[in-house]
Amino acid sequence: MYRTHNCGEIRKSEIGKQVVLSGWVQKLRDKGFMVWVDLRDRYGISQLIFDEQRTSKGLLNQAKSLGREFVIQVSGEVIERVSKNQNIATGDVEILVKDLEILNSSTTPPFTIEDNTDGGEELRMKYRYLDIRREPIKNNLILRHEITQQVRKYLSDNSFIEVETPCLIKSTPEGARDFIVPSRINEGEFYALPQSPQTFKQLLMVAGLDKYFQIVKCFRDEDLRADRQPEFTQIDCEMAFVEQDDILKTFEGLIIDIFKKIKNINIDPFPKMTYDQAIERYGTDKPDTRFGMEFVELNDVSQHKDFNVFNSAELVVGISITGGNSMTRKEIDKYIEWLKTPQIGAMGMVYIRCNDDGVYKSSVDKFYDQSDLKNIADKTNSTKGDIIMVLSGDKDIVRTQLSALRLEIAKNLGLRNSEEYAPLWVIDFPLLSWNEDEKKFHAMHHPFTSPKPDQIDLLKKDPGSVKANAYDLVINGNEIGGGSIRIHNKNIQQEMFNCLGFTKNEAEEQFGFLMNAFKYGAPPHGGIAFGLDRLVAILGGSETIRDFIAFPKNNSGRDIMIDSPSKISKEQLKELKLKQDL
RNA sequence: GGUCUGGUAGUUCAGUUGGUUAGAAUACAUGCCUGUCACGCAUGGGGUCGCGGGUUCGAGUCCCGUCCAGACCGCCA
Repeated sequence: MYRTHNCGEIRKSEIGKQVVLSGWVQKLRDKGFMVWVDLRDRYGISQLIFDEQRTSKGLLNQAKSLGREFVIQVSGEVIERVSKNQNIATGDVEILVKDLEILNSSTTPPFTIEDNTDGGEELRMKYRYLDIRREPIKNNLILRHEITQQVRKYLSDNSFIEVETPCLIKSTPEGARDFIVPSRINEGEFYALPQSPQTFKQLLMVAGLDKYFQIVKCFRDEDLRADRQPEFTQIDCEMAFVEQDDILKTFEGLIIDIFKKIKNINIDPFPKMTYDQAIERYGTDKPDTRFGMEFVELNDVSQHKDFNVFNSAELVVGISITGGNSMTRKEIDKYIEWLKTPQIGAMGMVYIRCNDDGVYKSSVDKFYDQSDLKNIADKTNSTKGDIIMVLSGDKDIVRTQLSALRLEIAKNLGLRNSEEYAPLWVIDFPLLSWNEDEKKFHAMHHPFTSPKPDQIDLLKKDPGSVKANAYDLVINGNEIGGGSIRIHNKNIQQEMFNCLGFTKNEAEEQFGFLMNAFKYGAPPHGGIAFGLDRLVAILGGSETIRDFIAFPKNNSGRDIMIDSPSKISKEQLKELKLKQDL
């Protein structure tokens, strides 16, 4: 028997017992006359003791020969420590070792297996199996497990059933790039890996399964980010005979349940904000509402003077930073410089200080007198000690820039507290967005999203203005989930394909199976999908999903541990009828 | 496709205006240490300064190219 207990469970109650433990050598403290070994397993650390008086010479020397990360098995007696360690759960006791067996030695690991490791990101990824031995990463994976368990329980308790859908499916031109898999049996033809099980879950609704979910891998061949991996996991859900509010209620319940059960945090019902409101108030469709600094449009109080930058701008918009007047000139200049980087692309920034003596001091004093500045301050609800930052320009661009500035300032002021959670629903997304390059509409969500019922007629007259029955769940400025009520009417679906520029034949070829299914009594239905990786990361207090995935890909989509992707042999290529050179 | 930042000991980093033998911490090895737990002390080994080219009497340092990593923009229905 390798063990009678694990390393994390030995307590005072075990004193006097003979135990067998197995694990990894975390640390060796050799005082000469006495050697302590921290033995680690998944559950914790137990201290082993060897000493001159109670341990044989041979065993003491054997203990001294151990190295970091050796796998050992020991048997001995649990004894009370002479000096206790309050910092760990097993700190009152130690194991007086009678017998030690080295199950496997280890070369010195390339980085320290400790909470604050000396290892950099790349090294940790290359030796991910060592990284996972570390407490923080291990706990992240345990957190992920607990969340998926709770998701399954909640949904199952609410009559959802989990159904698996295929991974080898059909490539479609809409949306993200597909990962492509060649078919050997069907020469010259290819499968695609699913970007989401979208059409399958709709077919399951046609099939009458009514409430479906799946915790499922999805694949998108696009560039990566800290919160984007080429393969990622969704909590994919669909319900029949529902309206938007039914879905929001059900899944708001899921998220609240997870916060309660996993983090013991009570979350209030989620506020709802329309897409248009989110853009106007925060300049983004995924606002971080943990803090204020809402946008205030200032055209009417700024466009009556000789300041041409503002006068010629489509939109003049500012944010007021409470207590922000304590910023130094240097700090402000740094923000201006940051705004001018190519990433943000602003031409400049106007600021107005609200001094404690009631005087306003701005970077445009040449054009605006005190009463003009007071008007702006009043409009932004600014008082003594605040600072107002104002950008101007084309409205879409300037909102994006100010949104980035708002987040940057909040980050620097410590307002983006990872222990605080501000979820909200963003609703009434546009159905379509115009792509200027391709001179055609793209589906903002996907082509199966239903227009709001009262706007179906608009689809022919003014497609760009149609609002969709679509919604996103946003938490702390992150898009955690999104979904929609789907089109279940064959004719409306056909109309939608028209708007997207599909010919009847193309629509038939790509999505004929779905259109065909809709002939046979498709129920009204809708659904939502949550990004599990992001959800877990948020609950773990991070916005980087990599540390919540056991074996993630790097910035360039590579797995540097197994070194993939990689070339394949000529034989494989030949068998697949693929040519290597271009 | 693009922008920015970085690449120096096993690891994390410092390295001034281009100038002698490239440093620190940590890890590792050896020894000492009568209760350690970030143990302590002493000694020691450890470097293709990512790679290639250029400028120079002289390059870790400056220039060009390239590779790798990270963050971001485009992209991500």
